[in-house]
Amino acid sequence: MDVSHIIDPLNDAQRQAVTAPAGPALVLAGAGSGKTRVLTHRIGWLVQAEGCSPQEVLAVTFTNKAAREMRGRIEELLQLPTSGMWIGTFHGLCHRLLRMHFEDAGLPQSFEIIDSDDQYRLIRRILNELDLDEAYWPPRQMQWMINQHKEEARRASQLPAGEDYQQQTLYRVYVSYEETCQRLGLVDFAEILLRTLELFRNNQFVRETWQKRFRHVLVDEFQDTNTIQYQWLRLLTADNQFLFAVGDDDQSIYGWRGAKVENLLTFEKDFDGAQIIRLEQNYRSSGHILAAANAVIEKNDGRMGKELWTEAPDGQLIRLYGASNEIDEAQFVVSTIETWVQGGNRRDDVAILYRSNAQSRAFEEQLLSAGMPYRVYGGLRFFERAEIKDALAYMRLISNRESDPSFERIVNLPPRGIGTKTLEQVRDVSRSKQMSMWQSAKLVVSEEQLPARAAGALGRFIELIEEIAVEVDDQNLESITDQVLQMSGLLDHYKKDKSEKAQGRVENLEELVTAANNFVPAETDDEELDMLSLFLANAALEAGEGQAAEWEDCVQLMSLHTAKGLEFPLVFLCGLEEGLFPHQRSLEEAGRLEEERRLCYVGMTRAMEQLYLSYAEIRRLYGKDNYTQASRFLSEIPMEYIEEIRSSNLSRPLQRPRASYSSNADEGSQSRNGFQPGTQVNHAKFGEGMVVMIEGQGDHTRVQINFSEVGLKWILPAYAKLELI
DNA sequence: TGTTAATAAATTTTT
DNA sequence: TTTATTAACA
Repeated sequence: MDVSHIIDPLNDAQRQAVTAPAGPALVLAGAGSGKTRVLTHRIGWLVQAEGCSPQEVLAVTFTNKAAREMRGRIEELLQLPTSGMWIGTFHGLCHRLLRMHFEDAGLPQSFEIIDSDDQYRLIRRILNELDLDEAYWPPRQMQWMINQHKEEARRASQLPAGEDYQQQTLYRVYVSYEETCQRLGLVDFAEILLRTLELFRNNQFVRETWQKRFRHVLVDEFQDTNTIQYQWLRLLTADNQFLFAVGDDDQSIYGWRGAKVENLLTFEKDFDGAQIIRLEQNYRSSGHILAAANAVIEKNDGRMGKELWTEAPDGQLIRLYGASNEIDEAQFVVSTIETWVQGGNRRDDVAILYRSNAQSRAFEEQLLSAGMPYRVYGGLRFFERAEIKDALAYMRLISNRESDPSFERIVNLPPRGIGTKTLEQVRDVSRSKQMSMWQSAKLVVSEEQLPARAAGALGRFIELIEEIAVEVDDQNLESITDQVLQMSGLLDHYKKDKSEKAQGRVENLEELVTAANNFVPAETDDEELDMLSLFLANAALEAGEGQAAEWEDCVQLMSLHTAKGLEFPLVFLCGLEEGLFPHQRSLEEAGRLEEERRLCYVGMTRAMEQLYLSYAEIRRLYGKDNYTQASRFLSEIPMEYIEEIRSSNLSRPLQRPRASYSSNADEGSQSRNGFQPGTQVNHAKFGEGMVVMIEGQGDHTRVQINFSEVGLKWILPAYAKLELI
């Protein structure tokens, strides 16, 4: 077969990767080096040159978007449908396996996927049941720790024997959480993966079946795999080791979520005779931008080593803007975009990137007053919105009466006079009799253990659900959704409310009917399940950016994390200040600074033609003005790539922070007796404050501090004890 | 039981 | 500053 269309468009390194002999291969694909192309062409090569059957290929990604894109591109390349191929996210594929092997995995057939919001609610309920005070045991933290363990494939039973009370309590909560999930047939995101891993570990037949089935396994964004995912991949490929992994250690920015770059670093060791192929030619950014990004990432230790190059011209210099404050910063960015648009360019091609979402506010205000359309990414997605989850809870309860999370969510929504006391009783029965909330509620009503009012309300709720279920039986998904919204009273509930928020909710609910109407189960879905169940499972696994309306030509605002994988001709990387980027909380933990630096690298390499960097000397955060110091990352970019722009509305001359261009700032605070502008200190008499300015050396050092209580003061640290916070 | 005022907390988020 | 959650009230 002629495979020229597969290999001709590739450069040497790409071709080497695509045509690599069967066996373990690791492709280190730098930013903009054609990573997706290599993956899709590799699959094309396997099918059309190596004669693989599409059935034998499994390709796994992290996001639904990436999976969809890969599928589309393969179809385009091969001019063949890809229905036989297993292409999907880790969670999607594992979910499919669990549905097929639910019994072997120890799950009920109707197991339900809960998202992190459901998980949070459940953990709060458990803390409550265990009589643990939420003030001492913050549910968020408990949730985080449980997930942390799960991501390391550690069950509660495998937790290190806890000496201290903290450990023991976490253990109790984790055990109870596991029991509850098992009893209710609930599966959280990490559980989807962990169950599948355990299924493969413990069940030889299942393991071998799938090992034989998938001759070739391909993984995207390999640097983002966590412990479970890696172990599963190793099991899946154990007999032939045909794992084709593509990733970039320099773009590992999800370590805080359990992703292990180590998986990439030890690939060679774990997979015998692994081929390592580097894709270093960048097709995205102009020369100066790439050189600057390279210079920054070079400061990291323990890299696999890779230096991007480009044939593109040097292009423009990177512009650095020192703003007086965040408003000035935003004004500068917006007026620069206005010039860009006046030059006949698209707003779509512009991205404003920042470290934390809160920074978007200042930009939004300026964009709004300039009348420039924009879109902010991040925040709640469609299926994560409260009102949508409410509606889905009704649908879920109708599909499965035993779904406790759904019951809890909507039993009193809209308000129908079922309060905490009533619910407490139902929960008690549920706990003692090991029954679902639904069963318990029925029991409580029939045994007349409640005051008449409450009993009536609860009874009416039970009837309502039954009524909807009867009404909706045999109907299609769209009318089920519609009926649920009407009969539950949810829609009326929000319609009555005239506030702007409620208006939006009504619109979202109406949108849900449309989404139900447009829903088409993937060909890969289980035929056993009815449409409603498929729809509900899909809603949990794909929170849905998908059905978002077409957007007009508008400026894109997003966090650096969100920007990974995207590219824009014009990029603004904003808020380059110590404490913000790198973020304060990442300075406190070892290893996190390097991840911040990778984040910076990711941000810079998003830019194709022009890159603007900016920082503000004063930034208002949480309602307080803070003096800032320019980010150390700025000092890591060689001056030759930078052109500095001075603020026109700066009342005083631009004060460039001292450490800005000295390269010693690596571990931060050793310079001047440990003080730097921005350092938080505690003074015995004046309380807490922030260092604003430092003068002199050694014992003569004077430090100006802005105390939150008494304002600006000069302090001589040699005499007055200052405690660093 | 449902609404309102006080109070604490506040990166990043593919599923 | 904004947001979420809780405690106190009508």
